[in-house]
Amino acid sequence: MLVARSTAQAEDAHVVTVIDVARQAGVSSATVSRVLNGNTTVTAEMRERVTAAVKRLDFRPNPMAQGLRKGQTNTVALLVGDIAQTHFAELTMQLQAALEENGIDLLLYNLGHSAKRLAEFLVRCVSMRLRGVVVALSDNISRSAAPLFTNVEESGIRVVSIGQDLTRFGIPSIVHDERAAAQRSVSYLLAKGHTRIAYVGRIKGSAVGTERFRGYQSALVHAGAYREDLVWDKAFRYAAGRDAVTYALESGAQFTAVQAASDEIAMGALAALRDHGRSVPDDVSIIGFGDVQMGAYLRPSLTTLSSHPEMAARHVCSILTAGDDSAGAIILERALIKRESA
Amino acid sequence: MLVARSTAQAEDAHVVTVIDVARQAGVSSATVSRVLNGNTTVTAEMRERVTAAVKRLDFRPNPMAQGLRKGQTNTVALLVGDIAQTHFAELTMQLQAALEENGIDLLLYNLGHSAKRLAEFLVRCVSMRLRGVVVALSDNISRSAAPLFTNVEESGIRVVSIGQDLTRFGIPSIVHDERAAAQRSVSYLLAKGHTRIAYVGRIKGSAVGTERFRGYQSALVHAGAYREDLVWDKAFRYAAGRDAVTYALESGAQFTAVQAASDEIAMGALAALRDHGRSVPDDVSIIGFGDVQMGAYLRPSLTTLSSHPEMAARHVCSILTAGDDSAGAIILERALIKRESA
DNA sequence: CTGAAAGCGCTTACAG
DNA sequence: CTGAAAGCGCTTACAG
Repeated sequence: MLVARSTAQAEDAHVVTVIDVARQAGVSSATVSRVLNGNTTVTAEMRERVTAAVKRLDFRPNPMAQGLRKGQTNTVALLVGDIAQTHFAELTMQLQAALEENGIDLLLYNLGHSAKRLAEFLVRCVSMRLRGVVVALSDNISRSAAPLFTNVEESGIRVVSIGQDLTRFGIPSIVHDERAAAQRSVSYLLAKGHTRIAYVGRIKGSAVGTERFRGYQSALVHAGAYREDLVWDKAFRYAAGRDAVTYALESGAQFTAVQAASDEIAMGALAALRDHGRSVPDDVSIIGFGDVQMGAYLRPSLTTLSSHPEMAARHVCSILTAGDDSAGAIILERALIKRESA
Repeated sequence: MLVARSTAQAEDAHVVTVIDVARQAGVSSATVSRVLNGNTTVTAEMRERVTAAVKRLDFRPNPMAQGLRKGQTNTVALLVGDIAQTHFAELTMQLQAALEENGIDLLLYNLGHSAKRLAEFLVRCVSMRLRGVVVALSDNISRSAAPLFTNVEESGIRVVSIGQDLTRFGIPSIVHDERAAAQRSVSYLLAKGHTRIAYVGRIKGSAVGTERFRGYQSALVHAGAYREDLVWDKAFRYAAGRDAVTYALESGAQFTAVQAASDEIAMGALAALRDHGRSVPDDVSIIGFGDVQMGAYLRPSLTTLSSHPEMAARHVCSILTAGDDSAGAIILERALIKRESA
């Protein structure tokens, strides 16, 4: 029994091009291109013939050829601080989904908080003819990056920031109101009678973190309860919370509440408190930042400030796709999510 | 006072091409291309002149033009199950880093466990002329995807799987030995005297999860302690652990240990146990899977099975870059990391 | 060893 | 409204 092997595409993997489609439809490749690009100046009949041929041949235009000719790709680069951190991962997920809905591909660059890599990418990306670059960085960005951003934008690549306000560079930014959020949670703590409220996880190099800290600080200064010695700078992520609180506890610091700069830091702080026999929230109340999923499953569950990555991603996406080129800031509010820890 | 505005590139943003470099160096564009591509048949002098011109003009080749001409880009697509899950995020981070070292860009597609989207991408990607696609999926992959994979590979795109064994599709795979890992941890529990060991978070649609479950199962069957009623299928991520354990507890199930299908599930289980006044590990021992950072900061800290994303990423990267086209499996072992929870 | 020319697969002025 | 031709920016046979 003989069975025909399906060699057709296997043999040569002949890729079908506009030329093939044109031949099949009996038109020129220009016409094919026109219907592909939704150009209106095409007869209904031509359109139909082309559409049919495209379908029959299962034609898919080569994005590189398109990009080269049009001078622009359909891909956006995401520069992210640290994708291993949950909130960045969630943001990445949402952005990818939103872009995909618009037929845009996502190139991912995990910058790992390196200013050098940011600079390098900024010069490199112009030759890539990207559709846009979205910057999701919490780190301070030096004024010296300004010409790099300008250069990118002048090359026709749209830049959008998410998470950090970069409007001073002329970059439209979608941000949370970190300061108001921190004030909100500190006020809550104050209202509950706390007067010794520590801040754990201030990171000098973090622009976003600094905003949060300022909100904390101003709320406490306003209440006459700000104390420099209750502000702890330490390391990174979970370990930051654990180490700072451990150190504070062991050096006899007095405090009844802690505002953490992130949920991860809060989790680390919780562990340290627990390790030292302090009960949360009975001995110490604790509030996180960002409402990462995990917080709801901690015990005690974590009071925190909400986050809106999906909404942020939608905004980014519409700025990228719309002709809108205002360089303003869109500000999202963080709500206080009350759970057991405070 | 007049200040010259730096209009030079602002005006036209004239992009420099090989032609410009060739002119500057006094050679042909072919020669420029040759030195750029490390072609050896070039005089030292030519090479120097070109290099100098490249430097002076700060020339960067247009990747689209290169890709179009060479018939291959320098980018790899990562198809990931759910980047919001920490272990996928860590894997993504490691892979991006490893690829970047090799000058390869990473396109990210978060599949969200959709077989349909996998299929769609697999047909779409051949026109993209990718350098490769890496599949990081825990979901079962239907046999019907075989021709799609074949088609991709025949188009010259290299496919590599990470996390799931896809060698049956002829795809080289870097995997952890899930079965042995689960056996290892169950044996540990058995050795400690547990006889009623539950499994929480079996997900029927997960190929990787099934491997883990089988390891658990065979270890228990071997010990004569396997009980169908102690295997709980439920939902997803944290909630899976919490809901399954809550249900078990409330329906009076008897067990003294639980093996979770992931650290997240373990965390959810921990919360449920806590909510029901059970102490871990005194009343119930619990072991996670994957050693996500968070586990070390839980209280009690989480006993779990290790994971090796960096190593896996390196392997993927070398398969992608090397000419090596064996389609075998590379197997990584998971070690039992003993912490407080078991 | 080097250059002139062709061509990757599209799209877009330019004619008609 | 449609087609022939040029060209996006590279690389690679092909001559010499």
